[in-house]
Amino acid sequence: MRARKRATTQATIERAAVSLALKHGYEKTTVDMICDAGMVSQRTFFNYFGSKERVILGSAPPMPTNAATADFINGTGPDVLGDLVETITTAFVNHEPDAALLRSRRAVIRQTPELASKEIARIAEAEDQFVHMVLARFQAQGRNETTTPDLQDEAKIIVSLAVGVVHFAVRKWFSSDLVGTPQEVLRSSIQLLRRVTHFHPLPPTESIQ
Amino acid sequence: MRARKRATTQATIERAAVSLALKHGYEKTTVDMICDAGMVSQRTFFNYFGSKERVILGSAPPMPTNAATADFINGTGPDVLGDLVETITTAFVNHEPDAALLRSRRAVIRQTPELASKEIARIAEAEDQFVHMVLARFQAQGRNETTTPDLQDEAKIIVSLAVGVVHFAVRKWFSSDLVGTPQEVLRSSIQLLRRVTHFHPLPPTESIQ
DNA sequence: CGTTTATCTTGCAGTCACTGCATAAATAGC
DNA sequence: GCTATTTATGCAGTGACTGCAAGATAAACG
Repeated sequence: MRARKRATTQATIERAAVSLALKHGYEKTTVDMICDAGMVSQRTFFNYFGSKERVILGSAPPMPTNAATADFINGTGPDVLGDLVETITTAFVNHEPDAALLRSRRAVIRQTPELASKEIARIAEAEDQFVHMVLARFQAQGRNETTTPDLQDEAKIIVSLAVGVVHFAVRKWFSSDLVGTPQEVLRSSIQLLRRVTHFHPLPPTESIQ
Repeated sequence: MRARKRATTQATIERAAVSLALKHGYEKTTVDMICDAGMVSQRTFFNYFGSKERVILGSAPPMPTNAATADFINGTGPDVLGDLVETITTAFVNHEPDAALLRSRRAVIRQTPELASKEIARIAEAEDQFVHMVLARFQAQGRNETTTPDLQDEAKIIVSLAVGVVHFAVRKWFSSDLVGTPQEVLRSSIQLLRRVTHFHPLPPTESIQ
């Protein structure tokens, strides 16, 4: 019953903050204003969120679920990069249950360069974990560091690339003001990715002229 | 003669700041400490650098020179992504003339996650310009939006990928404490990139089994 | 129900980055 | 040497954020 109260106050503060930032802009919105609207003291605000940024960005870092991680690791397709992008983006998009709130968050973030870069940085923070995922998949496929000496680097670069594509997909989705499902944008992004990287799931004959 | 004085005071402040941050850590280093060591008032410090971050990161954003940009645009090779990575990374690395200072800057940045993400964000800030470069190259090669409707998206995703790889290359170079030349790291990174993306500059016969 | 105990909330004082404004110093041009 | 423009500084203030300690609230237990 205590947890319930915690959840409601948290939601109240978040809504107040996002709404105010949407109205006056992020930088013009002071923490005191948020506290007034959220009916808590400033100290309580910081107990909940720790910073003004986090109340807009959302507190939970967007990590894939355990099930999604396992699916990725056991995937046998040759397109590791595409699969990873899909896994990350799915987690990232499914992370806020309230669609209207999500839309407002995004609007604020898009109008505030500082927040936009922080969000990218947040995805990048999970890079180490993504590298582990890729290495696990390699291992599941029988590849290890004795056969490929720079396997670690290969995993790292795949993650770097994936973060780049996710960045692209998220930007594209939100630049169109959330038109279409995330899955559509994601699929077209991966298609584009394959075209750009000359990736061929099955060796095509027409590549020989 | 005025410009000379400006340059020396700027250099003095920068050295003081980096040295202090290296000794006490970035967060424990206050602006007042830097001002004392740099023999300027706090107000002057902010006139020069505008923020505590920028005195560590270096004030100039790492953009390719005009010549390098032209070289990229007129490049005819099929590997747009590799060429772009090379262009960006070269600009990024050649940007600080003082090698010792650069090394110290990097050490501080590596120890301070906040600075590390800001630096990535700074590269990403130039994304629009990179997109223009890629589009210009496409145009030089006779591709335009009538032949490929989503050419703009293709350019954007190439830039996103390139930023990812640059991120990887920079991290790798500095994680080895600047062992080897940047070019070596860059070349091996691009090689890795090609392997990961299954990119083949010339259609190889062995891709057909 | 009352008491104890853990948790939550708040106020307060203080630190630090950063800004606007006004003034003083330095230098450039004449 | 005098004036105009740039540059340096002081000062007062704002806003984010922290540590601490005391008060309010709810849980747990007898």
